[in-house]
Amino acid sequence: MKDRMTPAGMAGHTQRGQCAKRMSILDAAADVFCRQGFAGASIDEIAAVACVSRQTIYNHYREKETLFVAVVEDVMNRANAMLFSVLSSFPEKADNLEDGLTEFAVRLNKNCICNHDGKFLRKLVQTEGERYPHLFESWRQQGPGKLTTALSALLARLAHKGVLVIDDFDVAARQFVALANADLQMMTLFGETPTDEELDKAARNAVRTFLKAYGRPADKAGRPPELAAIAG
Amino acid sequence: MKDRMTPAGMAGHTQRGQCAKRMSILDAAADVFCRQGFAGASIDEIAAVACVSRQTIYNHYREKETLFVAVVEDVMNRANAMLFSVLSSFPEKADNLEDGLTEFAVRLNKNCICNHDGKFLRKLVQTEGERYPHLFESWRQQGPGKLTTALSALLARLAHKGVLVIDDFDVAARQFVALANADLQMMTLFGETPTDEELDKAARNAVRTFLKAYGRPADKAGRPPELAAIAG
DNA sequence: GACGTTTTAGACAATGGCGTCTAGTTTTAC
DNA sequence: GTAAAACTAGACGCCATTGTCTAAAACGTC
Repeated sequence: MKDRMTPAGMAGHTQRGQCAKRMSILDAAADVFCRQGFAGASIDEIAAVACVSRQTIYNHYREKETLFVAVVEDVMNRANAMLFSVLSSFPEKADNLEDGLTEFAVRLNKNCICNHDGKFLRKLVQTEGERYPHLFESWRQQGPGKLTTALSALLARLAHKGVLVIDDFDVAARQFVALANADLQMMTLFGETPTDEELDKAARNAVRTFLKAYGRPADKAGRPPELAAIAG
Repeated sequence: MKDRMTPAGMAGHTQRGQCAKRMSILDAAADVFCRQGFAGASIDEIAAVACVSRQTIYNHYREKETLFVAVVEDVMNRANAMLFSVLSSFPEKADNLEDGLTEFAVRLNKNCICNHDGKFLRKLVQTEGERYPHLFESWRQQGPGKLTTALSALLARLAHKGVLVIDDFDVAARQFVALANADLQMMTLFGETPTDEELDKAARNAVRTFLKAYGRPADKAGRPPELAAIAG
């Protein structure tokens, strides 16, 4: 149903257990919980979507709540791995900064924020956040928290190189993310998935504004910031 | 329970009906629907919160769904009136633009986005959006849609005066809103309400960045943009 | 103070979901 | 090939909820 590739599951997270059925259940449950919310989701529907008998679900998860928690943890693990991967692709090179940041923003939106898992988590956090505070506090830390922290550090390095001029790195990081989402927020809220073209346009708008605000201004000779930085 | 002032209700929206009880029911239902979602909310709980018998609810609203729709429409009416009022306070004067925009951003966050009604609507849109597409399409248009359109026009006027330098007004409008929310998004998502101090700081960060990107640059004499604009 | 309307409290049937149980079947492992 | 484990289908009790109904009480108005 989803995009779960190998039956062996991913790296070494939680319990990957008796693969096939278990994964099928997790995916189906994620789907149904996301559409109907915790209260609205019925075990029978999850079983039907997973092509599994109800008893099998209860064999793996003691009760509805156990399943719910497992689903959220599973999706969070995938999302964290993805976020790590995307953060690793942050452009280090100062030359062609605009293109580098734009592609980074595209990847961030496409794989972490507008993608299935990202929408799932945000939706569930908002829906059931009060009921499971600890689960969602950990989401907050590992998701948006980690993103801001990491991005802040990455921006600081660029600022240190002299490519960017930033007074408050945390604020700049949050603003980068906010700008990157500005044009897509509404689509994402409604469950629509942006096309590659829309992703690119949104990222370009965001980075242009971000660099107008934080980019190193052209020096007196009128050289663009990258060259000016290289020239010292 | 909420902040509904006069028993006569607001201006001339929908049916304000047999005031007292009806409003009490609407407020209670909004509260419970927001916390539990449509499926999780029980009529009995709503009745208890409203200090009303269950039958009274059924006297006013044929069934649960009717009540839900009425609640959403009621909140949307309040929110629209508030948005209109906030938009009317957009700073027209070019002098002290930074302060003017900052105060505007504070009002926008405080009264339209981070407030009770704003959070309620965003949450319900995300939770039950698929079930009631028409209701939430109208939210999209009257809420974020109207905000972007109006803000875009207001920014265009400032640009026309030469105070701002903007190529795409719609994009700039969305970015303004996104920046204004950047620091508060996470709190709002979790139901916390920002303090006045936090509101002010967030708005100040947002406007500073917005003006760095779109503000008219100081002229050769080094005069700040406002004076430069006046001096022609 | 009497009448019509509104509200109340609670009983009520019907529905549907959760979680358990059982008996039979399939799959896996050795 | 056989034994153990996992899975299936369906029945079952239990409980919460919806929406209806009724008889009594409160309310407001004339």
